[in-house]
Amino acid sequence: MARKTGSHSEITGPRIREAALRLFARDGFAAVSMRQIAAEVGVQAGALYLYTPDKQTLLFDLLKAHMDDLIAAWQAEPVPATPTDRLEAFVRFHIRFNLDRPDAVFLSYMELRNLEPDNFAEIEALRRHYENRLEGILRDGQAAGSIAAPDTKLAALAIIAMLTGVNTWYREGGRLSRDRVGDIYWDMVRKAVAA
Amino acid sequence: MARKTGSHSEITGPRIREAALRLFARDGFAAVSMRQIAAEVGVQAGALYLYTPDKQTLLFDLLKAHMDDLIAAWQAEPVPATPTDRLEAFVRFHIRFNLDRPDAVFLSYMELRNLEPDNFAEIEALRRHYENRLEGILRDGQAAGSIAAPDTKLAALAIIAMLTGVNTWYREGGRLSRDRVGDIYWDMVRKAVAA
DNA sequence: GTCTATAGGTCGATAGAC
DNA sequence: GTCTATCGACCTATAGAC
Repeated sequence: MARKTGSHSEITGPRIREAALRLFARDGFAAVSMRQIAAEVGVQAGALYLYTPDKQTLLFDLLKAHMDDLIAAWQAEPVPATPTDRLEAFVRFHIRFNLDRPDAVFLSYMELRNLEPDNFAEIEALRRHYENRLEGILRDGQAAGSIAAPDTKLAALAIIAMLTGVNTWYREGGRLSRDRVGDIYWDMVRKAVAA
Repeated sequence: MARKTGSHSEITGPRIREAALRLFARDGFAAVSMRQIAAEVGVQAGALYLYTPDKQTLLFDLLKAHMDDLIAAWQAEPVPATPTDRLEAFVRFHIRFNLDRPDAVFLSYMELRNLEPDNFAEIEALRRHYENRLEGILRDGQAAGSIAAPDTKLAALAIIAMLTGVNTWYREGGRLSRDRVGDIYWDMVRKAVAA
């Protein structure tokens, strides 16, 4: 239990963030104490304040890092030639990316209300940026005649809500593989906005 | 500030539940104190315990009442003749019902994790019951040949996630009327599971 | 039915030793 | 870099007066 004396600055910071992510996702930001996070890492509560100015900043940094990862990962994906193929890539990317980091995804839509106004605005802007990437695909498809959505903004929100919902029920080793889930959702999305 | 002496038992109970619903939805169960709820109602914290045995039961009662309302309201809807018409009725019902009580809806998917295991299991069973009502419609349509879903269970979950998502962005007096939102979502759902 | 008072505990954050 | 100790505030829930 007792910590060995010594210097661990390079690894303690990341470990604090990992522990905070897991505990916030499991019990909720307000329900988790700094003492619990410290215990998980194996340090005393006071030591956390060498790595974060306060609990709020710890939450913000986790959400910010997740949104930056999400946007960078989508940016790094290859871009298929047609809007329909780009839409399929988006569907499969979103499911895969979210299933790979369920805690961060959960935190990002459960703990928004615990952000202070400025922090909230920054995360919201990133979320809207991501939604706009999808809406752009739908608009392109509409212009090309391959996609028909009654309202591209609502279609983008509806598709993202539907895809993110996978995280609430998917279990590794369950009835369906990830690829099969991707196939099923792509079938529904494709038809929902088919011309 | 000081309360007038007197008896108010018939109205204090409901007012406590209303205040708790609003505050839990706004700030989160763990972040709201019994003192805050009491202050909102205009009584002292100790008086709350005449109406609820503890904070956990207060949360459970709010979620249970919401799920019971939801299931009873859907049960009370007229039942159209064809599965496709029943699906349309479900889509419009779900959007309308949820937009009428955003706090209760928000609470019902944000605070599940703050329920103790037995309470959680009871709410989850009600949620599954509601999902199964939708899946039944999809199965009927599949059997009749008017609906084609690659997986009726996943289609039901996807549709509910998509519809519930409306609550996150809809604002009264905004760009779209409720009926128009219902039209747009029905268009997407209809096509998504079209035969 | 509501109040005041309080028991018994936890919290976030800081100070200062090592 | 981490620890121990602590401040001041707040928490849930209960006891007992009115």
